[in-house]
Amino acid sequence: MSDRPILVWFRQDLRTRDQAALSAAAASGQPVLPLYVLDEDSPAEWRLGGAARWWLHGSLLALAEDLASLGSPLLLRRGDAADVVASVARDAGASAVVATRHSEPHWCAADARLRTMLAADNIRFQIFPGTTLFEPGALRSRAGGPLKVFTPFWRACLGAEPPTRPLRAPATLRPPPRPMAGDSLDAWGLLPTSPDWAGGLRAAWRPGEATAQASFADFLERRLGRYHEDRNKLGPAPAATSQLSPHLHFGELSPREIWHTVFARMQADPGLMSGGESWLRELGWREFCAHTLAANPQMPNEPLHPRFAKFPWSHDVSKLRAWQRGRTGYPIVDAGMRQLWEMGWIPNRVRMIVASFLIKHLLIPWQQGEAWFWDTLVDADLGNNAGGWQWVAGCGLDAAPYFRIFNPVLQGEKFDSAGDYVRRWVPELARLPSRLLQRPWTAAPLDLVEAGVRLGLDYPWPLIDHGAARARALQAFDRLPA
DNA sequence: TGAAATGTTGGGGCG
DNA sequence: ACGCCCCAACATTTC
Repeated sequence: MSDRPILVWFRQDLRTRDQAALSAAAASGQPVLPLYVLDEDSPAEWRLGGAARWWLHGSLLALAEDLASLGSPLLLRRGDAADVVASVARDAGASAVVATRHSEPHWCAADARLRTMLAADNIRFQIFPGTTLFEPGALRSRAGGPLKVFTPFWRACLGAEPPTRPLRAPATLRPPPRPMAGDSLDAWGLLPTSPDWAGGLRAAWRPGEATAQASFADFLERRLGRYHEDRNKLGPAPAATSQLSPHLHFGELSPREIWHTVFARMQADPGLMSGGESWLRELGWREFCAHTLAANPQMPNEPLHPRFAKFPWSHDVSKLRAWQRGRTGYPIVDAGMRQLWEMGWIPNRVRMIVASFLIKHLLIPWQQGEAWFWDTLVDADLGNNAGGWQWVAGCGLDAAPYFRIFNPVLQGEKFDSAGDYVRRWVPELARLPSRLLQRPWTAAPLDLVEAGVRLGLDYPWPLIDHGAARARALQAFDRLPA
């Protein structure tokens, strides 16, 4: 048995359960050197957003604690990821580097470079699956290409050889013989200061694998059975959704564990079938986005359908700002944008509504909304974010037809009929009766006085008239070349 | 995982 | 009793 350590390179797989790379290192009997590298340069365009940095701090703190209690402390370094991993492996005298596969373009590039560097030093480099259910590229159409429509894609997932069963966390880790000097997490400055805008995040979330497990168990116990009926209900927290997306993004929770646990539950309790299938479908969208990104590295920046490249977008900074700040005058849109700012997360239904408003009502490029989400979402994920925005814009895979324009009033009345969601996030409208809550500009003067609302002062007039915006968007999209 | 416009049908009021 | 109109409810099509 060798005393040379095995370096476990952590990225967006910040967990100890079903962590195949970590388990393989532990099973080797060799010392285990866990490493996380903060790389703020090599994904030049999509470096970590603000809310994701906040989450990462907490997640690393939790992981470091878990690894230390298993026996091997987490080493923190910053710099170009491939360079740092190679040099730490060399300095530690590692015999191998192991990691989980990440198929975002910048990680693929880093892996390729690292492989070359390690080969030069005779250090083995092994990649394990674990961030997706299936390896990108494994599911193919009859013609042999990637599946471009969600439903056939998901059918292929359900019909494929199931993902491997989840692994238990290693019982112990053998520490490396000599400790290495690393950075302190606090010195990375991942938490916002001056101003500290993270109060809402702290109130809403607790990053880390232990919380991910607890939230997952709680969701299975209390919500899964009703998920199908509840999934479009907007309410003030706790929402009808699982809210596991940030845990999944940072790999605190394994999609394979979710898959097997949910199927086992459904088998044991047929009452969970419809909720379970409906919820797993959402995991399917995550999978679809990841596979699509792997096949289309330009997806975060360019429309998948090239005919959208010449779309006559509007570049109205003041309207973009009104959208970002939740001052559009459409209560459901503003509620969503304010919740996003406050807690770094909004339900998927609301993501579609606010995205549709930015793209179709304001004709602002979807990439600008994508960038805002990237900076404000704690679950900001390259594939999901780009996939979602392209889907709404109509330029992505399995995309919404361009003429599908959400009416923010109807969406509000349909999914927030009691008005709890709007009242929670747009408190200046809280005293309006429900029949007026989603359309305050139609209220009679007396209604407004009674509710204490002065339009234009306490709450804005609509940024744009829905009917006119709809007509303008239809015309603009209709003029696109076929 | 739309919305709005347009078409169809059938019940009921009413001359 | 009958035809006519209105319109709500539902279905279809169009954007």
